[in-house]
Amino acid sequence: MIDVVIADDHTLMLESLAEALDSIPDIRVVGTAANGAELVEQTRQQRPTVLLVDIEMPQVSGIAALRELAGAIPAIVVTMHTGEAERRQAEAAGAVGFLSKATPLPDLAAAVRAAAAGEQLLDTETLAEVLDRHRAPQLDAGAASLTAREREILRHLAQGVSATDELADLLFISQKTVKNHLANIYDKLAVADRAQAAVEAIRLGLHRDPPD
Amino acid sequence: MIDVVIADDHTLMLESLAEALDSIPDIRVVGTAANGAELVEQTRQQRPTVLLVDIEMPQVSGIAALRELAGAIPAIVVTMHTGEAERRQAEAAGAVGFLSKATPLPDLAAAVRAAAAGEQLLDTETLAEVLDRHRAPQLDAGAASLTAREREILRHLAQGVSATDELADLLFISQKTVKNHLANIYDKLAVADRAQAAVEAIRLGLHRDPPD
DNA sequence: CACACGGTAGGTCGGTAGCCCTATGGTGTC
DNA sequence: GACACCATAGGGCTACCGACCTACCGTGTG
Repeated sequence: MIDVVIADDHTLMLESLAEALDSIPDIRVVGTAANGAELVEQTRQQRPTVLLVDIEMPQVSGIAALRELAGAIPAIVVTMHTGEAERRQAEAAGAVGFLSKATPLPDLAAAVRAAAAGEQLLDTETLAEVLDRHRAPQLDAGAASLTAREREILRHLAQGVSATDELADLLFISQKTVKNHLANIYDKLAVADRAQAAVEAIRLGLHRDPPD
Repeated sequence: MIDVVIADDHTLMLESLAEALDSIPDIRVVGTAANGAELVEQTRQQRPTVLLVDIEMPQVSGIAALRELAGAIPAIVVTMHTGEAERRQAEAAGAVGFLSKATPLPDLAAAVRAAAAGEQLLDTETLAEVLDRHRAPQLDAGAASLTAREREILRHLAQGVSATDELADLLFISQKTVKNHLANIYDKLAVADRAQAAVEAIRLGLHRDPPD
Protein backbone atom coordinates (compact mmCIF):
# COMPACT_ATOMS: atom_id res chain seq x y z
CA MET A 1 0.00 0.00 0.00
CA ILE A 2 1.36 3.41 -1.01
CA ASP A 3 0.56 6.35 1.29
CA VAL A 4 0.20 9.68 -0.50
CA VAL A 5 -0.15 13.29 0.60
CA ILE A 6 -1.56 15.67 -2.01
CA ALA A 7 -1.14 19.44 -2.15
CA ASP A 8 -3.14 21.73 -4.43
CA ASP A 9 -4.71 25.09 -3.76
CA HIS A 10 -7.82 24.44 -5.84
CA THR A 11 -10.13 22.65 -3.44
CA LEU A 12 -12.05 20.97 -6.22
CA MET A 13 -8.89 19.54 -7.77
CA LEU A 14 -7.51 18.55 -4.37
CA GLU A 15 -10.60 16.74 -3.15
CA SER A 16 -11.40 15.11 -6.50
CA LEU A 17 -7.89 13.82 -6.96
CA ALA A 18 -7.77 12.56 -3.39
CA GLU A 19 -11.04 10.72 -3.90
CA ALA A 20 -9.94 9.28 -7.24
CA LEU A 21 -6.52 8.11 -6.05
CA ASP A 22 -7.98 6.67 -2.89
CA SER A 23 -10.23 4.44 -4.95
CA ILE A 24 -7.19 2.80 -6.52
CA PRO A 25 -6.59 -0.45 -4.64
CA ASP A 26 -2.88 -0.03 -3.91
CA ILE A 27 -2.91 3.72 -3.20
CA ARG A 28 -4.15 5.43 -0.05
CA VAL A 29 -4.44 9.18 0.46
CA VAL A 30 -3.38 9.95 4.01
CA GLY A 31 -3.44 13.71 3.87
CA THR A 32 -4.30 16.78 1.79
CA ALA A 33 -2.92 20.31 1.87
CA ALA A 34 -4.07 23.59 0.34
CA ASN A 35 -0.70 25.30 0.64
CA GLY A 36 2.98 24.64 1.26
CA ALA A 37 2.76 25.08 5.01
CA GLU A 38 0.02 22.49 5.32
CA LEU A 39 2.01 20.20 3.05
CA VAL A 40 5.04 20.33 5.34
CA GLU A 41 2.85 19.73 8.36
CA GLN A 42 0.94 16.81 6.83
CA THR A 43 4.16 15.25 5.58
CA ARG A 44 5.80 15.38 9.00
CA GLN A 45 2.68 14.00 10.70
CA GLN A 46 1.72 11.29 8.24
CA ARG A 47 5.09 10.16 6.91
CA PRO A 48 3.65 9.26 3.48
CA THR A 49 5.46 7.22 0.83
CA VAL A 50 5.03 9.79 -1.93
CA LEU A 51 4.06 13.45 -2.25
CA LEU A 52 1.97 14.96 -5.05
CA VAL A 53 2.55 18.69 -5.17
CA ASP A 54 1.11 21.53 -7.19
CA ILE A 55 3.59 24.34 -7.71
CA GLU A 56 1.24 27.28 -7.73
CA MET A 57 -0.05 27.69 -4.19
CA PRO A 58 -0.66 30.76 -2.05
CA GLN A 59 1.50 31.70 0.94
CA VAL A 60 4.12 28.95 0.86
CA SER A 61 4.55 27.58 -2.68
CA GLY A 62 5.03 23.92 -3.47
CA ILE A 63 8.63 24.56 -4.40
CA ALA A 64 9.37 26.25 -1.10
CA ALA A 65 7.73 23.39 0.79
CA LEU A 66 9.75 20.80 -1.10
CA ARG A 67 12.95 22.68 -0.38
CA GLU A 68 12.07 22.67 3.30
CA LEU A 69 11.41 18.94 3.26
CA ALA A 70 14.79 18.48 1.60
CA GLY A 71 13.91 15.42 -0.45
CA ALA A 72 13.13 13.29 2.58
CA ILE A 73 10.19 11.80 0.69
CA PRO A 74 9.96 11.37 -3.09
CA ALA A 75 7.77 14.12 -4.52
CA ILE A 76 6.04 14.42 -7.89
CA VAL A 77 5.31 17.94 -9.03
CA VAL A 78 1.99 18.28 -10.87
CA THR A 79 1.48 21.58 -12.61
CA MET A 80 -0.48 23.39 -15.29
CA HIS A 81 2.58 25.21 -16.59
CA THR A 82 5.12 22.74 -17.89
CA GLY A 83 7.75 25.24 -19.03
CA GLU A 84 11.48 24.66 -18.73
CA ALA A 85 11.75 27.23 -15.95
CA GLU A 86 9.23 25.40 -13.77
CA ARG A 87 10.86 22.08 -14.54
CA ARG A 88 14.27 23.33 -13.44
CA GLN A 89 12.74 24.82 -10.29
CA ALA A 90 11.08 21.53 -9.43
CA GLU A 91 14.26 19.57 -10.09
CA ALA A 92 16.31 21.96 -7.97
CA ALA A 93 13.80 21.61 -5.12
CA GLY A 94 14.33 17.86 -5.12
CA ALA A 95 11.31 16.55 -7.01
CA VAL A 96 11.64 13.11 -8.60
CA GLY A 97 8.92 13.74 -11.16
CA PHE A 98 7.38 16.59 -13.12
CA LEU A 99 3.96 16.01 -14.68
CA SER A 100 1.37 18.10 -16.48
CA LYS A 101 -2.22 18.38 -15.28
CA ALA A 102 -3.10 16.98 -18.70
CA THR A 103 -1.74 13.61 -17.55
CA PRO A 104 -4.35 10.84 -17.54
CA LEU A 105 -5.23 9.48 -14.11
CA PRO A 106 -3.82 5.99 -14.75
CA ASP A 107 -0.50 7.57 -15.73
CA LEU A 108 -0.43 9.56 -12.53
CA ALA A 109 -1.12 6.38 -10.57
CA ALA A 110 1.75 4.71 -12.43
CA ALA A 111 3.97 7.66 -11.62
CA VAL A 112 3.07 7.38 -7.94
CA ARG A 113 3.99 3.68 -7.98
CA ALA A 114 7.24 4.46 -9.79
CA ALA A 115 8.15 7.16 -7.28
CA ALA A 116 7.31 4.82 -4.40
CA ALA A 117 9.69 2.30 -5.94
CA GLY A 118 12.47 4.87 -5.94
CA GLU A 119 12.47 5.60 -9.67
CA GLN A 120 13.39 8.91 -11.27
CA LEU A 121 10.70 10.40 -13.52
CA LEU A 122 12.33 13.62 -14.61
CA ASP A 123 13.80 12.34 -17.84
CA THR A 124 11.22 13.00 -20.58
CA GLU A 125 12.90 10.43 -22.82
CA THR A 126 12.37 7.45 -20.55
CA LEU A 127 9.17 8.60 -18.83
CA ALA A 128 6.80 6.57 -20.97
CA GLU A 129 8.86 3.45 -20.44
CA VAL A 130 9.03 3.93 -16.67
CA LEU A 131 5.27 4.52 -16.45
CA ASP A 132 4.66 1.42 -18.51
CA ARG A 133 6.62 -0.66 -16.07
CA HIS A 134 4.35 0.49 -13.23
CA ARG A 135 1.08 0.37 -15.07
CA ALA A 136 -0.09 -2.93 -13.64
CA PRO A 137 -1.85 -2.13 -10.36
CA GLN A 138 -0.19 -5.25 -8.96
CA LEU A 139 -3.37 -6.81 -7.67
CA ASP A 140 -3.02 -8.58 -4.36
CA ALA A 141 -1.49 -11.79 -5.63
CA GLY A 142 -4.65 -13.84 -5.51
CA ALA A 143 -6.85 -11.35 -7.30
CA ALA A 144 -4.64 -11.52 -10.37
CA SER A 145 -5.21 -15.25 -10.74
CA LEU A 146 -8.99 -14.95 -10.96
CA THR A 147 -10.39 -16.58 -14.08
CA ALA A 148 -12.82 -14.82 -16.41
CA ARG A 149 -15.80 -16.72 -15.04
CA GLU A 150 -14.80 -16.00 -11.46
CA ARG A 151 -14.48 -12.30 -12.23
CA GLU A 152 -17.92 -12.37 -13.81
CA ILE A 153 -19.45 -13.85 -10.69
CA LEU A 154 -17.63 -11.36 -8.53
CA ARG A 155 -18.92 -8.54 -10.70
CA HIS A 156 -22.51 -9.60 -10.18
CA LEU A 157 -21.84 -10.05 -6.48
CA ALA A 158 -20.44 -6.53 -6.26
CA GLN A 159 -23.53 -5.28 -8.05
CA GLY A 160 -25.83 -6.77 -5.45
CA VAL A 161 -26.69 -10.21 -6.81
CA SER A 162 -25.93 -12.49 -3.90
CA ALA A 163 -28.29 -15.48 -4.06
CA THR A 164 -26.92 -18.67 -5.57
CA ASP A 165 -30.00 -19.29 -7.71
CA GLU A 166 -29.99 -15.77 -9.14
CA LEU A 167 -26.32 -16.04 -10.03
CA ALA A 168 -26.96 -19.41 -11.64
CA ASP A 169 -29.81 -17.96 -13.71
CA LEU A 170 -27.71 -14.98 -14.79
CA LEU A 171 -24.86 -17.20 -16.01
CA PHE A 172 -27.03 -20.04 -17.34
CA ILE A 173 -25.25 -22.62 -15.22
CA SER A 174 -26.26 -24.84 -12.32
CA GLN A 175 -26.24 -23.68 -8.71
CA LYS A 176 -23.59 -26.30 -8.06
CA THR A 177 -21.22 -24.64 -10.48
CA VAL A 178 -21.84 -21.25 -8.93
CA LYS A 179 -20.94 -22.61 -5.52
CA ASN A 180 -17.80 -24.21 -6.95
CA HIS A 181 -16.72 -20.92 -8.51
CA LEU A 182 -17.45 -19.10 -5.27
CA ALA A 183 -15.38 -21.58 -3.28
CA ASN A 184 -12.45 -20.99 -5.64
CA ILE A 185 -12.94 -17.23 -5.31
CA TYR A 186 -12.91 -17.42 -1.50
CA ASP A 187 -9.68 -19.33 -1.74
CA LYS A 188 -7.99 -16.87 -4.09
CA LEU A 189 -9.15 -13.73 -2.31
CA ALA A 190 -8.61 -15.20 1.15
CA VAL A 191 -12.15 -14.44 2.27
CA ALA A 192 -14.77 -16.59 3.99
CA ASP A 193 -18.14 -15.78 2.43
CA ARG A 194 -19.91 -13.77 -0.26
CA ALA A 195 -20.25 -10.68 1.89
CA GLN A 196 -16.48 -10.41 2.23
CA ALA A 197 -16.02 -11.35 -1.41
CA ALA A 198 -18.37 -8.51 -2.43
CA VAL A 199 -16.44 -6.00 -0.32
CA GLU A 200 -13.17 -7.17 -1.85
CA ALA A 201 -14.63 -7.12 -5.37
CA ILE A 202 -15.70 -3.52 -4.96
CA ARG A 203 -12.30 -2.62 -3.55
CA LEU A 204 -10.77 -4.11 -6.69
CA GLY A 205 -13.12 -2.06 -8.84
CA LEU A 206 -14.86 -5.07 -10.36
CA HIS A 207 -18.31 -3.59 -9.76
CA ARG A 208 -18.05 -1.37 -12.82
CA ASP A 209 -16.38 -3.73 -15.21
CA PRO A 210 -18.05 -4.12 -18.60
CA PRO A 211 -20.75 -6.83 -18.76
CA ASP A 212 -18.62 -8.45 -21.42
CA MET B 1 -30.28 9.63 -10.00
CA ILE B 2 -28.72 12.69 -11.64
CA ASP B 3 -26.84 12.13 -14.91
CA VAL B 4 -23.91 14.47 -15.46
CA VAL B 5 -21.56 15.24 -18.35
CA ILE B 6 -18.30 16.94 -17.41
CA ALA B 7 -16.08 19.04 -19.68
CA ASP B 8 -12.55 20.11 -18.77
CA ASP B 9 -9.42 20.23 -20.86
CA HIS B 10 -7.09 19.10 -18.08
CA THR B 11 -7.30 15.33 -18.20
CA LEU B 12 -6.32 14.95 -14.56
CA MET B 13 -9.06 17.32 -13.40
CA LEU B 14 -11.59 15.75 -15.75
CA GLU B 15 -10.95 12.16 -14.75
CA SER B 16 -10.56 12.88 -11.04
CA LEU B 17 -13.75 14.88 -10.87
CA ALA B 18 -15.62 12.25 -12.85
CA GLU B 19 -14.41 9.56 -10.48
CA ALA B 20 -15.23 11.61 -7.39
CA LEU B 21 -18.71 12.65 -8.52
CA ASP B 22 -19.50 9.14 -9.65
CA SER B 23 -18.83 7.87 -6.15
CA ILE B 24 -21.63 10.07 -4.80
CA PRO B 25 -24.71 7.87 -4.42
CA ASP B 26 -27.23 10.06 -6.25
CA ILE B 27 -24.92 11.33 -9.02
CA ARG B 28 -23.77 9.41 -12.08
CA VAL B 29 -21.22 10.62 -14.63
CA VAL B 30 -22.43 9.54 -18.06
CA GLY B 31 -19.87 11.32 -20.19
CA THR B 32 -16.67 13.38 -20.21
CA ALA B 33 -15.34 15.86 -22.74
CA ALA B 34 -11.94 17.52 -23.25
CA ASN B 35 -13.26 20.35 -25.40
CA GLY B 36 -16.45 22.11 -26.47
CA ALA B 37 -17.03 19.93 -29.51
CA GLU B 38 -16.90 16.74 -27.46
CA LEU B 39 -19.19 18.35 -24.90
CA VAL B 40 -21.84 19.05 -27.54
CA GLU B 41 -21.51 15.52 -28.88
CA GLN B 42 -21.69 13.85 -25.45
CA THR B 43 -24.65 15.99 -24.44
CA ARG B 44 -26.63 15.10 -27.57
CA GLN B 45 -25.81 11.41 -27.17
CA GLN B 46 -26.26 10.99 -23.43
CA ARG B 47 -29.01 13.52 -22.67
CA PRO B 48 -27.68 14.19 -19.15
CA THR B 49 -29.57 16.02 -16.42
CA VAL B 50 -26.83 18.55 -15.73
CA LEU B 51 -23.64 19.78 -17.42
CA LEU B 52 -20.43 20.77 -15.65
CA VAL B 53 -18.35 22.93 -17.94
CA ASP B 54 -14.92 24.48 -17.72
CA ILE B 55 -14.66 27.72 -19.68
CA GLU B 56 -11.07 27.50 -20.77
CA MET B 57 -10.84 24.75 -23.35
CA PRO B 58 -8.98 24.47 -26.63
CA GLN B 59 -10.68 24.53 -30.01
CA VAL B 60 -14.32 25.06 -29.04
CA SER B 61 -14.55 26.84 -25.67
CA GLY B 62 -17.09 25.95 -23.00
CA ILE B 63 -18.95 29.19 -23.68
CA ALA B 64 -19.26 28.45 -27.38
CA ALA B 65 -20.49 24.94 -26.66
CA LEU B 66 -23.12 26.22 -24.22
CA ARG B 67 -24.30 28.76 -26.75
CA GLU B 68 -24.69 25.98 -29.28
CA LEU B 69 -26.68 23.85 -26.86
CA ALA B 70 -28.92 26.87 -26.26
CA GLY B 71 -29.73 26.11 -22.63
CA ALA B 72 -31.42 22.81 -23.43
CA ILE B 73 -29.82 21.32 -20.32
CA PRO B 74 -28.93 23.23 -17.14
CA ALA B 75 -25.19 23.90 -17.11
CA ILE B 76 -22.89 24.89 -14.28
CA VAL B 77 -19.73 26.71 -15.32
CA VAL B 78 -16.69 25.78 -13.25
CA THR B 79 -13.68 27.97 -13.76
CA MET B 80 -10.39 29.10 -12.30
CA HIS B 81 -10.97 32.72 -13.22
CA THR B 82 -14.03 34.08 -11.45
CA GLY B 83 -13.92 37.62 -12.79
CA GLU B 84 -17.01 39.63 -13.66
CA ALA B 85 -16.28 39.34 -17.38
CA GLU B 86 -16.29 35.54 -17.26
CA ARG B 87 -19.41 35.56 -15.14
CA ARG B 88 -21.29 37.72 -17.64
CA GLN B 89 -20.08 35.51 -20.49
CA ALA B 90 -21.31 32.39 -18.72
CA GLU B 91 -24.65 33.99 -17.91
CA ALA B 92 -25.09 35.17 -21.50
CA ALA B 93 -24.33 31.65 -22.76
CA GLY B 94 -27.18 30.30 -20.66
CA ALA B 95 -25.40 28.83 -17.63
CA VAL B 96 -27.48 28.43 -14.48
CA GLY B 97 -24.46 28.43 -12.18
CA PHE B 98 -20.97 29.89 -11.99
CA LEU B 99 -18.53 28.32 -9.54
CA SER B 100 -14.84 28.63 -8.74
CA LYS B 101 -12.48 25.68 -8.82
CA ALA B 102 -11.85 26.50 -5.18
CA THR B 103 -15.33 25.16 -4.40
CA PRO B 104 -15.33 22.17 -2.05
CA LEU B 105 -16.54 18.94 -3.59
CA PRO B 106 -19.66 18.65 -1.40
CA ASP B 107 -20.68 22.15 -2.50
CA LEU B 108 -20.29 21.18 -6.13
CA ALA B 109 -22.44 18.12 -5.53
CA ALA B 110 -25.05 20.35 -3.89
CA ALA B 111 -24.87 22.69 -6.89
CA VAL B 112 -25.43 19.76 -9.24
CA ARG B 113 -28.51 18.72 -7.26
CA ALA B 114 -29.79 22.28 -7.23
CA ALA B 115 -29.31 22.62 -10.98
CA ALA B 116 -31.05 19.28 -11.53
CA ALA B 117 -33.97 20.62 -9.50
CA GLY B 118 -34.21 23.62 -11.79
CA GLU B 119 -32.72 26.18 -9.40
CA GLN B 120 -30.74 29.24 -10.42
CA LEU B 121 -27.26 29.49 -8.87
CA LEU B 122 -25.99 32.71 -10.41
CA ASP B 123 -26.98 35.02 -7.58
CA THR B 124 -24.01 35.25 -5.23
CA GLU B 125 -26.26 36.52 -2.43
CA THR B 126 -28.48 33.47 -2.22
CA LEU B 127 -25.95 30.84 -3.37
CA ALA B 128 -25.03 29.63 0.11
CA GLU B 129 -28.69 29.24 1.02
CA VAL B 130 -29.50 27.33 -2.17
CA LEU B 131 -26.54 24.99 -1.67
CA ASP B 132 -27.58 24.40 1.90
CA ARG B 133 -30.99 23.28 0.77
CA HIS B 134 -29.42 20.63 -1.45
CA ARG B 135 -26.69 19.54 0.89
CA ALA B 136 -28.39 16.38 2.10
CA PRO B 137 -27.56 13.66 -0.39
CA GLN B 138 -31.17 12.56 -0.06
CA LEU B 139 -30.35 9.03 0.95
CA ASP B 140 -32.72 6.46 -0.42
CA ALA B 141 -35.48 6.90 2.10
CA GLY B 142 -34.63 3.85 4.17
CA ALA B 143 -30.96 4.62 4.54
CA ALA B 144 -31.73 7.87 6.32
CA SER B 145 -33.68 6.09 9.04
CA LEU B 146 -30.78 3.85 10.09
CA THR B 147 -29.97 4.11 13.76
CA ALA B 148 -26.44 4.71 15.06
CA ARG B 149 -26.01 1.07 16.02
CA GLU B 150 -27.24 -0.13 12.66
CA ARG B 151 -24.83 2.18 10.90
CA GLU B 152 -22.02 0.84 13.07
CA ILE B 153 -22.81 -2.73 12.08
CA LEU B 154 -23.05 -1.72 8.44
CA ARG B 155 -19.68 0.00 8.71
CA HIS B 156 -18.01 -3.15 9.95
CA LEU B 157 -19.80 -5.16 7.31
CA ALA B 158 -18.52 -2.79 4.62
CA GLN B 159 -15.04 -3.19 6.04
CA GLY B 160 -15.12 -6.93 5.67
CA VAL B 161 -16.41 -8.20 9.00
CA SER B 162 -19.26 -10.49 8.01
CA ALA B 163 -19.53 -13.27 10.58
CA THR B 164 -22.18 -12.88 13.27
CA ASP B 165 -19.85 -13.91 16.07
CA GLU B 166 -17.13 -11.48 14.99
CA LEU B 167 -19.61 -8.62 14.82
CA ALA B 168 -20.94 -9.57 18.25
CA ASP B 169 -17.41 -9.56 19.68
CA LEU B 170 -16.61 -6.20 18.11
CA LEU B 171 -19.71 -4.56 19.57
CA PHE B 172 -19.69 -6.46 22.89
CA ILE B 173 -23.24 -7.70 22.38
CA SER B 174 -24.81 -11.11 21.86
CA GLN B 175 -25.09 -12.77 18.45
CA LYS B 176 -28.84 -12.58 18.82
CA THR B 177 -28.71 -8.80 18.98
CA VAL B 178 -26.47 -8.66 15.92
CA LYS B 179 -28.96 -10.74 13.99
CA ASN B 180 -31.82 -8.52 15.14
CA HIS B 181 -29.98 -5.40 14.02
CA LEU B 182 -29.18 -7.02 10.69
CA ALA B 183 -32.80 -7.97 10.15
CA ASN B 184 -33.82 -4.35 10.74
CA ILE B 185 -31.08 -3.20 8.35
CA TYR B 186 -32.29 -5.57 5.61
CA ASP B 187 -35.74 -4.15 6.05
CA LYS B 188 -34.65 -0.51 5.86
CA LEU B 189 -32.27 -0.96 2.93
CA ALA B 190 -34.59 -3.35 1.10
CA VAL B 191 -31.91 -6.04 0.76
CA ALA B 192 -32.00 -9.75 1.51
CA ASP B 193 -28.68 -10.67 3.15
CA ARG B 194 -25.38 -9.31 4.42
CA ALA B 195 -23.69 -9.49 1.04
CA GLN B 196 -26.23 -7.10 -0.44
CA ALA B 197 -26.15 -4.99 2.72
CA ALA B 198 -22.36 -4.67 2.40
CA VAL B 199 -22.66 -3.57 -1.23
CA GLU B 200 -25.28 -1.00 -0.29
CA ALA B 201 -23.24 0.19 2.71
CA ILE B 202 -20.24 0.84 0.49
CA ARG B 203 -22.42 2.62 -2.06
CA LEU B 204 -23.60 4.87 0.77
CA GLY B 205 -20.00 5.55 1.76
CA LEU B 206 -20.34 3.99 5.21
CA HIS B 207 -17.10 2.03 4.81
CA ARG B 208 -15.00 5.07 5.66
CA ASP B 209 -17.05 6.56 8.42
CA PRO B 210 -15.21 7.36 11.63
CA PRO B 211 -15.08 4.49 14.18
CA ASP B 212 -16.92 6.84 16.50
C1' DC C 1 0.00 -37.70 -26.98
C1' DA C 2 -0.11 -36.67 -22.11
C1' DC C 3 -1.02 -33.16 -18.97
C1' DA C 4 -2.75 -29.00 -16.77
C1' DC C 5 -6.39 -26.03 -16.29
C1' DG C 6 -10.90 -23.93 -16.60
C1' DG C 7 -15.83 -24.62 -16.73
C1' DT C 8 -19.22 -27.59 -15.82
C1' DA C 9 -21.94 -30.78 -12.45
C1' DG C 10 -23.03 -33.66 -8.65
C1' DG C 11 -23.13 -35.61 -3.42
C1' DT C 12 -22.91 -35.02 1.52
C1' DC C 13 -22.97 -32.67 5.75
C1' DG C 14 -22.53 -29.44 9.46
C1' DG C 15 -23.00 -24.84 10.65
C1' DT C 16 -25.18 -20.66 10.36
C1' DA C 17 -27.82 -17.11 8.37
C1' DG C 18 -32.37 -15.24 7.99
C1' DC C 19 -37.37 -15.23 9.64
C1' DC C 20 -40.94 -15.08 12.97
C1' DC C 21 -42.08 -14.03 17.59
C1' DT C 22 -41.74 -12.22 22.40
C1' DA C 23 -39.64 -9.38 26.07
C1' DT C 24 -37.34 -5.81 28.99
C1' DG C 25 -34.96 -1.63 30.32
C1' DG C 26 -33.53 3.00 28.97
C1' DT C 27 -34.28 7.48 26.78
C1' DG C 28 -36.65 11.09 25.01
C1' DT C 29 -41.00 13.45 23.99
C1' DC C 30 -45.54 15.27 24.20
C1' DG D 1 -47.10 9.75 33.06
C1' DA D 2 -48.14 7.49 28.66
C1' DC D 3 -45.99 6.47 24.56
C1' DA D 4 -42.60 5.64 20.94
C1' DC D 5 -38.26 4.15 19.78
C1' DC D 6 -33.92 2.00 20.42
C1' DA D 7 -30.65 -1.47 22.10
C1' DT D 8 -30.58 -5.46 24.16
C1' DA D 9 -31.65 -10.75 24.41
C1' DG D 10 -33.75 -15.08 23.63
C1' DG D 11 -36.44 -19.40 21.31
C1' DG D 12 -37.38 -22.11 17.45
C1' DC D 13 -37.27 -23.30 12.76
C1' DT D 14 -35.96 -23.78 7.93
C1' DA D 15 -33.29 -22.94 4.18
C1' DC D 16 -29.21 -21.93 2.53
C1' DC D 17 -24.34 -21.48 2.56
C1' DG D 18 -19.63 -23.14 2.71
C1' DA D 19 -16.25 -27.16 3.07
C1' DC D 20 -14.61 -31.30 1.09
C1' DC D 21 -14.79 -34.68 -2.48
C1' DT D 22 -15.22 -36.78 -7.12
C1' DA D 23 -16.00 -36.39 -12.09
C1' DC D 24 -16.17 -35.22 -17.16
C1' DC D 25 -15.15 -32.50 -21.15
C1' DG D 26 -12.78 -29.15 -24.03
C1' DT D 27 -8.70 -26.31 -24.93
C1' DG D 28 -4.17 -25.29 -25.13
C1' DT D 29 0.68 -26.40 -24.24
C1' DG D 30 4.66 -28.94 -23.85
